[in-house]
Amino acid sequence: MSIMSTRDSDKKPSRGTRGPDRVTAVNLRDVAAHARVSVATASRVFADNPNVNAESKARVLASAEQLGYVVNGLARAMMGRGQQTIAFVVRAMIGPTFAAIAAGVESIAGRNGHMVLMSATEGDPERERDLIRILRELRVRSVLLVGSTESDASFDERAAGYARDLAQVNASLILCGRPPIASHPDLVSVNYDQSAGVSAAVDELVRLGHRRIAYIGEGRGMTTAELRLSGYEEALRRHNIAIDPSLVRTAANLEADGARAADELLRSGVAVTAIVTMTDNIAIGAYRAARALGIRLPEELSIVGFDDAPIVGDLTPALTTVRPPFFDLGVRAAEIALDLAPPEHVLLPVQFMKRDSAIRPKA
Amino acid sequence: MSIMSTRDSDKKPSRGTRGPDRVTAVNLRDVAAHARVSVATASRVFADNPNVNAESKARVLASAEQLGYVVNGLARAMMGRGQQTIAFVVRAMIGPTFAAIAAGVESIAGRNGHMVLMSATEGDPERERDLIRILRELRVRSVLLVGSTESDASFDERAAGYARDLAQVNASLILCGRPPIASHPDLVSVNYDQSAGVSAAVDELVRLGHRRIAYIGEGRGMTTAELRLSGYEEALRRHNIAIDPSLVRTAANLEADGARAADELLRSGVAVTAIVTMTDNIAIGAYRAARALGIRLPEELSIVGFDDAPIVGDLTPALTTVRPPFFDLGVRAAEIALDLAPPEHVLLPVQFMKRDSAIRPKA
DNA sequence: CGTTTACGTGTAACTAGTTTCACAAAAACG
DNA sequence: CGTTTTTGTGAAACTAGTTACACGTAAACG
Repeated sequence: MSIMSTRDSDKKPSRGTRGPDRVTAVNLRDVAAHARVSVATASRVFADNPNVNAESKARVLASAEQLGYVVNGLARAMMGRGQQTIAFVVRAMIGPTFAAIAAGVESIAGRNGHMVLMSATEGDPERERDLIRILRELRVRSVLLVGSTESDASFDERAAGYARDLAQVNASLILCGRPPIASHPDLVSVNYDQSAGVSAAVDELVRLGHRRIAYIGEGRGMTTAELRLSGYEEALRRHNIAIDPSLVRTAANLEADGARAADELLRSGVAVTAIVTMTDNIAIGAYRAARALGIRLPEELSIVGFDDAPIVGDLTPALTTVRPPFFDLGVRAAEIALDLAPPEHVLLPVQFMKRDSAIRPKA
Repeated sequence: MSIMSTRDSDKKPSRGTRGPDRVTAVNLRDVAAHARVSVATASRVFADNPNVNAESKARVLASAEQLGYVVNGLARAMMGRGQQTIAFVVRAMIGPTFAAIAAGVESIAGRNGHMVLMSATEGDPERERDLIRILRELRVRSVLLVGSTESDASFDERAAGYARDLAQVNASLILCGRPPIASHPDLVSVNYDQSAGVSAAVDELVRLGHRRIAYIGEGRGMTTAELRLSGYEEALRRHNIAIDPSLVRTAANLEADGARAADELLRSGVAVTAIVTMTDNIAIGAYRAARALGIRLPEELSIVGFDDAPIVGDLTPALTTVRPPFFDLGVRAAEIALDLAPPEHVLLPVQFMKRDSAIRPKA
């Protein structure tokens, strides 16, 4: 122990010479040395390579246990082994919608041993770009761009650019909750049938006998707003009902703004027996505005929402609305991201939730 | 070009000899070679090291651009540079609560250039353990264990074990949305004052003149259930009102089960003028049950919820409830995770939301 | 009993960047 | 004009694991 210490080795605990503060600790080399095998053998043990003698394996495992060794997943990932990552990029992490889509993605990722990275852009293209850069550097498997986006060429080009950049590192971009981009049809979209949802609402109202059907929603500019509005227009057209611009009102997706728009509509004097709204939020605003004006719901005014947010079935009257398959949306997107499903556009059906807020109009 | 090709180098495009399919591509060496500098210099360029000649830097940048080089964040992370990761581990990704906490965490992480990894345990300890292992391997900065957990010694020990295991790789464990663990007080908890929230509800009801106040919530077993129930008991005790076991009912955090429990309570014949519920979900169930029995709300029965879920202010009557600071919860936890705040227990105040569902009792 | 096959293992070269150290050239100082 | 300091750079050694290849032993086969 003492005499042979000429110089050469003496096997200090390997480590990085300087940096005495570096606590990080035990690596594969240490374990291998402790178990008196080569790094290769030790590596094989942790990679579940069967070509390892049971005894060696036991020794390595014991050494690992003793030294508190933890495989470095980063090094593994660098080699292309180990978990992969799906990035979930959303405008804002808000509400049950986001949660449900995220849950769908996570369930598939988790089941397949992959991880989900989540981030919010706050609608800032700068941040969006930054995120894509970081995710590229992190070599994620796929980026899910989730939710409604600006429906303009500027976004389309940006997205196409992201897809190109991601392809460079073998990652894919998947649009989730917005339709395919016309100018880049190869960019996969997983969406639910937003316009059909609103159309179904209008159909039902027409069936009940309504003709003066208003629409309150966000204006042009975002994909969801446009799709839902287009569902309204399409259905009216199909029923040969002229679109009366005074019945189409703009409101942000907020209860308060929905109330404001509904109030203006109802006080404007135009005849209206039913309102279709872009979202449940707006519908609830409409409830409030109508009540404030002494309009009885649903007898004097039918209202249909969209999203089937929790609890809207417990409002008085219970809100008739459209339920999008949010969880499934996440599931399908994740499946494509992980190559468990072919990279084709997906358009999921929505479910019309007939409740009490839409009834036959008076007279 | 030809004669000097004795053997040695000839500098083939670097790459990994075999694996002709490997698309992955350009690495730092390639860029350095293309820019006719050493890897060291090229590295310095991307690490924003100032000790690089402007001209070399420009050349490297140009080469990178031309070759489509993307820094490998995994290699960087392995060296301890680059983004760090906060893991957000939750039982289930459900509802606005989860979303709000997640948004809080993400906002802090994003602002500081870090990433958020999200996963769900589905309440399965096996999956939980697996997740912690993976997160350890991935060398995350911190694991946020979010939401209510089993309030038993078995969980406590498990959590303490996770904390130990994570400490081995310099990561921390932070409990978020549940109280500190008595047997391991060093394990940081970021929570909101759940019992005080329910106490405030009871206080208000007592102030209004109620004495027969029921409680419907989950039974023992989970921290949130216990804290909220204890708030009820504590407040009654403080007001010298005996706790009547027939007024304390068990229901899962589901509207349907809340309705079931409320129905049983209201039909049992015990005198009751107000119900405090563990969650808004249960409160809404109680609304339904009461209505079904022809009980007028709030005249004949006051109800108070907890969570201030979206829209509950739009029910009829508008639900009086307690608003927890979910977003802030995430913010504070993330701040501790990133060492922006000291690792101390945090207990955030809740806000009592006085609306219309709790009024003076008749007679 | 000799040959073939299977098994187990170590060496060394890979995955991709970062950083220390030494050293040169250029700029600043005396 | 000589010395000191600054600036820039490259070689090589690090971060941590994986794996192709070569080689030796041992069991199975003929």
